[in-house]
Amino acid sequence: MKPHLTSISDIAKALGVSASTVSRALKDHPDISEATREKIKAFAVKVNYRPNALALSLKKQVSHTIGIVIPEIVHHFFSSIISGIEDIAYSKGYRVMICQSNEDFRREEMNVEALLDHRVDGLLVCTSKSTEDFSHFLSVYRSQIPMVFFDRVCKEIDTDRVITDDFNGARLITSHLIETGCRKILHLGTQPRLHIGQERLQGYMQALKDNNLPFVSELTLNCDTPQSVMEHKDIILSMADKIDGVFAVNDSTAITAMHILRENGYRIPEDISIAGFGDDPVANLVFPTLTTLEQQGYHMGQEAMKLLLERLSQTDTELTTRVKVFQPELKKRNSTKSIPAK
Amino acid sequence: MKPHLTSISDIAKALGVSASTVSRALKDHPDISEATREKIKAFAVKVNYRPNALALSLKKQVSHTIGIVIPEIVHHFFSSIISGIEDIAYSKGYRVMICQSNEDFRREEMNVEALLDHRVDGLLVCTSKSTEDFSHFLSVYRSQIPMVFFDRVCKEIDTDRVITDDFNGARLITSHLIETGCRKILHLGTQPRLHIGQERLQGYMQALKDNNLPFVSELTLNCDTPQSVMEHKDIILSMADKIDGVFAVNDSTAITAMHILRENGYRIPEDISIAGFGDDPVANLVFPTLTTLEQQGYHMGQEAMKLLLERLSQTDTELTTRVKVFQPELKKRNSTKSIPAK
DNA sequence: ATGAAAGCGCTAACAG
DNA sequence: CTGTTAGCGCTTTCAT
Repeated sequence: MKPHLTSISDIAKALGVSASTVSRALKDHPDISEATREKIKAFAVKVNYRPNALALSLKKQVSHTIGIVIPEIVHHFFSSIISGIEDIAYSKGYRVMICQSNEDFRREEMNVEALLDHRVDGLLVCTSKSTEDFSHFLSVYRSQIPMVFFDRVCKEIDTDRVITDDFNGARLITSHLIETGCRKILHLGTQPRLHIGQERLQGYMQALKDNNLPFVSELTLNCDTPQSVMEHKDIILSMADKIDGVFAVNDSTAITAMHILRENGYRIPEDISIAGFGDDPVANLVFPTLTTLEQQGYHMGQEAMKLLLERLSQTDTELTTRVKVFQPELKKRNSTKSIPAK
Repeated sequence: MKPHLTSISDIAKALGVSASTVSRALKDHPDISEATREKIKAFAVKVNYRPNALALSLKKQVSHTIGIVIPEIVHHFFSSIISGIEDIAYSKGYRVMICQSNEDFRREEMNVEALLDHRVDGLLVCTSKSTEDFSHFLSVYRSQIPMVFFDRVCKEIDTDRVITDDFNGARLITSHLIETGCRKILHLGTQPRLHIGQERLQGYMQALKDNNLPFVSELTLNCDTPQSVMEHKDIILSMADKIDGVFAVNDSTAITAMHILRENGYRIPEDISIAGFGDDPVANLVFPTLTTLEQQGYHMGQEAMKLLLERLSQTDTELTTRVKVFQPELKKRNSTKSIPAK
């Protein structure tokens, strides 16, 4: 049984007027007489008339829909970004279509295609970890469809972007570890390819340098998920006696490392301090609570959407590329020691 | 600068053929000669032609898009449901539009409207906590648009639904607490209005009955979020000496309760055992790890989408209402004691 | 083997 | 103040 929703011409027929009269009456066009307007509106309410957004978009060549391409909504950082985007979008009458790439390049390509097929007015994207080829984004760019990158951006394309200052965040939290007495800090980082991971590694190295500590390459592991921590369990434990701190690129990795260390008799933070990145709500729920960096996902989402809205309202004037950098804030909790009084 | 994507008539013009020929060639209609077909296809690839999904939907009266209305994607249970839905949907060529109600009734109404405006072919919904009036869903039902409820359902409307056996889950885990020695179990539950919460409360009560333990109404608190636990902190601590177990309706509530008890010197599970519901990943990250019930969100999502697909492919035959009940599985971890050997 | 025309639901320029 | 018409992009009879 096909559902049939009432259309303007259904109303027109029922009331013995033309479709254009109905259309005008419904949007309070001044030409329509009070009487017919009321009659039409009343009838529309009665039959629960709802405009067909598809027809509208086709006609107006504007869908009032924006597409989001994001790795995985299960991560709090990403879902809070989405909330930020949505809140701004909704307040301006925009809908969002969310597509998850699941960190898969092929799926990301398909997402972009599907979104374009649906004629979204603009795109908000965070690239997948596995994306090295950016031609699908380049073709969006060439089609003149406004696009804003957030968090994991594509530097090869000249678009607006909203990012975290990963370098300074990492430098800040590594300095905190050093300041509280750590000298041999293990860094659990991402694959070298990921830009964000590189920035965090550089920030870590910079903090060592700032404090005249040597960079020991054995003290960095390519390990950025709980699963990966479990796979590196033996290696990490074999190093545990030689380290006094751990800085992980994200909270779930930090927490998993914390667990295997605790299970093996290491006291946190007395023996080993632990720091994460992102301030996932779980950071407050673990024992001991995790020192980390707050990343302001919600505000980043809002900002990304605002940038996109400006592009959308921009008719012809060229806007220069804007880059918004968010400074992460240190959340000192109990997995690191107190700062010693002078 | 308005983006202009290539249309069929652009191709037709460029190649000196009619739009219908292009349309047919692109979908391998047998009438079209090999030569023109190749020519058209090659050109389409060259200009990166992509069909306009809006026009297609309008024409075919089918959008191949389904709408999801869900409280909040930040919760792991909900985002895993979405993943389940998406994986089935994508494999069948459907797109999804996700709308968050943020547990707000008004927003939920707007979500449903927006989805209908976009002419989704069907709806997958989990109602918000604050929804008491179901007329927006009733009107969907009357419009004959297929709809499947999951997790938090609307019993007043006769539709397919996918649910957790909340009663038996609660009974199971409460029995586990009793079996491991608990006699005075505090239940942190939802507001009486929420059906799911009621079922869990009933399951808790049934387990007490099964074991000839009295139901003490003071031992149930309306408290189902971490924030609410903090608000009830004093009350909970004032009861702590008189209880030996806690069963919370969800994991984050259980964990927060666990923290305030631990902070105040209670040992978990030696003094007080704790159990949650849902098996959020965080259950494995806290100390001690949390005993809880696995809820299979991913599979519930898959199942809900499958039910919807059957409705969508159903042309006229009446299908009877189907209800799929998932049995939650006990995940015994370290926040409850071991089952004593006989 | 190809084209012309109508129509999905809606709007807007143009008539009257 | 209201109706007619054309067209957004596409498909699909019906002609030829």
